[in-house]
Amino acid sequence: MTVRRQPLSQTQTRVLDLLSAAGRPLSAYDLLGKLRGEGVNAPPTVYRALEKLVREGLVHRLESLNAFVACSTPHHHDMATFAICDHCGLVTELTDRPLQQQLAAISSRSGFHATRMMVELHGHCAACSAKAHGQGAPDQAH
Amino acid sequence: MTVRRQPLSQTQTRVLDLLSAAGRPLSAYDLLGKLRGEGVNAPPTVYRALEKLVREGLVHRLESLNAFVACSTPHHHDMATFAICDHCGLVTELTDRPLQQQLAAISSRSGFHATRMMVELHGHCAACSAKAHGQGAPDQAH
DNA sequence: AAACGGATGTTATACAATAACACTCGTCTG
DNA sequence: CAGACGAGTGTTATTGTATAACATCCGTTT
Ligand SMILES: [Zn+2]
Ligand SMILES: [Zn+2]
Ligand SMILES: [Zn+2]
Ligand SMILES: [Zn+2]
Repeated sequence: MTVRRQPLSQTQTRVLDLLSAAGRPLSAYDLLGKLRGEGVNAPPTVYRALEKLVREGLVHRLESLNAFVACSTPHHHDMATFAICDHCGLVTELTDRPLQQQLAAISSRSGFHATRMMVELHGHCAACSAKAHGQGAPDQAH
Repeated sequence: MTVRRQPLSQTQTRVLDLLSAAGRPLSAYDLLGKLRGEGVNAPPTVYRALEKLVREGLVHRLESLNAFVACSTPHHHDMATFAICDHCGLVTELTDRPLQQQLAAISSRSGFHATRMMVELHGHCAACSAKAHGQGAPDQAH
C-alpha cells in the first residue's frame, strides 16, 4: 500500500516547515503572519497550501481549534486522534487501530458509512495534571 | 447522580425550541436569522444563549460544522459522538459507553486526563449509501 | 437602599474562510 | 512549434463565525 506523493511547491514546503518547527497548532492566520515578507500576502495562498498538505496527509486540521498541526507520523490515515491540553496547548497525536475499528463498527450499526473520523480530546496533559492538582491557573491555548 | 438544572430564560428556551424543531444542525447565524423580529438583533445574545444550553448539556456544538444541535437524549454527558452525513446533512447522535471508556484509557496511557471528548464521523448515512452506491450526486451540507 | 448575579442590548471589531478572476509556468500533445 | 492543460499563485472583495467592551435592566439578597 504505497502512497503516491506529489512533490510540494515552495509555499507548501514552507508552510509544512513552519508547522513542524512550531510543534504546536497554528492557525491559518498565524502562518500568514509568518509568511508576510516572503511574498505571501493574502489568506487564499495559505489556505490552498494547507488544503494540499491535508490532502496529502502531512498536516491535520484540528476542528475544535480552527488550527493546523504537522502530522507526527505521516502514514496516510483517514482518522486522526488528538489529545489537546487546554492548559499549556500541547497537542499529542494518538494512533490506535482498535479504536478506529470500534468507531467504524459503532456507526455502521445504524448503517452509516464513515469516510473520515475525527476524535479530539480536551483536558490536561500529564505535566499540567501533575502541576495543577485539581485546580490552579486558568486554561489557555497559547 | 441528579443533575441540577437552572431554569431557562425566554431567549434560551426559544433557541432550544428552534434547534429541536429543526432536527438538524443550525449555525448561530441561522438562529439569529430566525430570531430577528423577536427582539434579538445581534450575535452576542444568540451566542450567550447557546453557551448556556451547551453548559447545561441540552445542546451540542458540532465543531466540524460550526453549528449546533439539540441533544437527542439530554443526559448530561461530557462526551458526544456524532455521525454526520455529508450528502443529506443528517446528523445522528450516538451513545456508546465502552467507546468512552476506551478513549479515556487510550489517552490516559500517556498521562492525559480528558475532560471533554469530541467524536465526529463524516460519511454517508444508510439512506444515502443505498442510493449513491459508490458514486453519485455531489455532497452537500444543506 | 445597596449590592449582586444573570441576562440582555448595542456597537464595534477580530478571526476564519471562500468567491471570482487574472496570470504564470512547465508539461503534454498534435 | 502552437495550443491546450493542470497546478500554483496573486489580488480584491466578500461572507461567515465569534468575541470585546460597556451600559442597562431586574429580581434576590443583605
Ligand atoms: Zn497524522
Ligand atoms: Zn499541559
Ligand atoms: Zn447529547
Ligand atoms: Zn444522508
